[in-house]
Amino acid sequence: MSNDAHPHDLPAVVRLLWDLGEPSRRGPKPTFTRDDVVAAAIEVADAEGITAVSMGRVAAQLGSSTMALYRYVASKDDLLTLMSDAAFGLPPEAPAGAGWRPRAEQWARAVRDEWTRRPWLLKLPVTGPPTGPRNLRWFDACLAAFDGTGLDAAQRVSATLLLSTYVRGERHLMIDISSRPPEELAQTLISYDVLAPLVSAEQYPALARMIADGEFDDDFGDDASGDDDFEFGLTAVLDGIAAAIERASA
Amino acid sequence: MSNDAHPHDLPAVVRLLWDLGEPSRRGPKPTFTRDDVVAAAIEVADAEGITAVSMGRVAAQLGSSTMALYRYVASKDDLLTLMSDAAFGLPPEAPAGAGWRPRAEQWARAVRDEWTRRPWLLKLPVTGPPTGPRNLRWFDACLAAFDGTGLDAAQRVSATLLLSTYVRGERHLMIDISSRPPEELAQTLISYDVLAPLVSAEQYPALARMIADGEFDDDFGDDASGDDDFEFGLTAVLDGIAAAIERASA
DNA sequence: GTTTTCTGCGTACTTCATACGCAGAACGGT
DNA sequence: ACCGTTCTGCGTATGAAGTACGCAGAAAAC
Repeated sequence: MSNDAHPHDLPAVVRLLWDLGEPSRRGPKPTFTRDDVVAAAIEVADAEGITAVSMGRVAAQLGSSTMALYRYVASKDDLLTLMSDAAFGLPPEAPAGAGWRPRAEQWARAVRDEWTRRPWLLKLPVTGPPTGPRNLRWFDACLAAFDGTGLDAAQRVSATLLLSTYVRGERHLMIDISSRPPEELAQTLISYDVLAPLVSAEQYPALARMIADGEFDDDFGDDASGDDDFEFGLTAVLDGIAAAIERASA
Repeated sequence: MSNDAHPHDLPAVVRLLWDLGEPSRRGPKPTFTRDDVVAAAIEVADAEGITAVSMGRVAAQLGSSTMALYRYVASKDDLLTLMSDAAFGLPPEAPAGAGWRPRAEQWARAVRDEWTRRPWLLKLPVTGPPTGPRNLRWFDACLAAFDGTGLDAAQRVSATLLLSTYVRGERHLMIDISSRPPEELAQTLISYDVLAPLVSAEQYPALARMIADGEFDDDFGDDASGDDDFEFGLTAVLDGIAAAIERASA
């Protein structure tokens, strides 16, 4: 990785994510690295959730004091930003000789697995489109899937953002349901028929009719991992991209 | 609206959002209502952003003390949950005699306008699928658009969630860009060509090639409101739902 | 009229992020 | 080898925010 970039030319978030700071030349050798701090924070988030990630808790995990962390990261916000990139694994290799659709589908399932594996990633503040080393690996892999489809560059970026946006949004909605402990789940509505006394036919005609028809009976939406919904949405999104590709080839 | 529901049968979040608590029968008349508190909080969020919404700031806006708020809401989390429903307006009337696609498209644009109008809504924690009175009006309106399309009930819900997920995700990504002040925007990357020194062709082949080809030159992505991207995605999502409808009719 | 319930809100406690500054370690220059 | 400069670890302190607890007074029920 080239570090020949002029750091002052780049946005602060890029300098942060790509670790473009100057290494120190004097003084005691640091006990840890910034990556150590980020890894400790990720361990805490994995074990206890993102709300447990305080500077004190990360310091305890690392084996240092709270204030020592500020030698490695400028603020908690910066730490969260670094976590939002470092917590992603690498995208899978594209299957050899596969067309755009199986590649895009594999990519979508793989990135969904990342968010399922680390649901707290969905709760981190979004600071913009992907710019970190890991996020860009995923971005690049999806862009590559659309190479040779006839979509121009802007459309390939749009298709990538569409697919990513869909999967993230679906995980964002579903993960708070499937990641809750069972006693808490009962307090989250996953079947609308219990709303029957509240939703009048006048104000909620379609919903009231579906409830009256028994469409939300016991097995509707019981698929707590959201797999059926995900498949419907994924097929629709890929069908939509296929339509855009057809138009681009005409 | 019927309040004959047995409140103890319903999840806590439904009881909260539908205001199923018992009204008080003794003691001084309260100076405000819960809706007053929520409205004050929304005013603060509109004027100063969601991070300014503290219990103290809301109390100041309302004209009461901080601790008095706890007579109306149990916690700040409950206040945020109430805001997440109350801040939505009503969905537009469907155009008379229109087919599913223009109705769904109008709905998508309208809900996008809601999130554009109140971008802080996107930063509120998501507690599950829509269950509040206002959110369900939007949910119902979109479900209604898919009536008569041949999609079964589960598919109509999936299509609605797909459309909503897409629009929300697109706004979630784009809003942090378009809502920033100009001096902050320069610190957010909206053109990838500045990453050229960082993204090696070995690790980011598709991205490096696009940068080398000048695909991210000055006017790429300058559409800060994301309108072009939004149109691509909306067309693709609706094309995908159209394909699902065709399969359902076969 | 008394008892019970309710409202407004002050005080205090807890948690968390981080500014500031000190002591000691380590490197560069002389 | 010594001195000055830079750096690391971290203790202390400050401020902000959420909210538990409890008191005084108001109002309804009995």
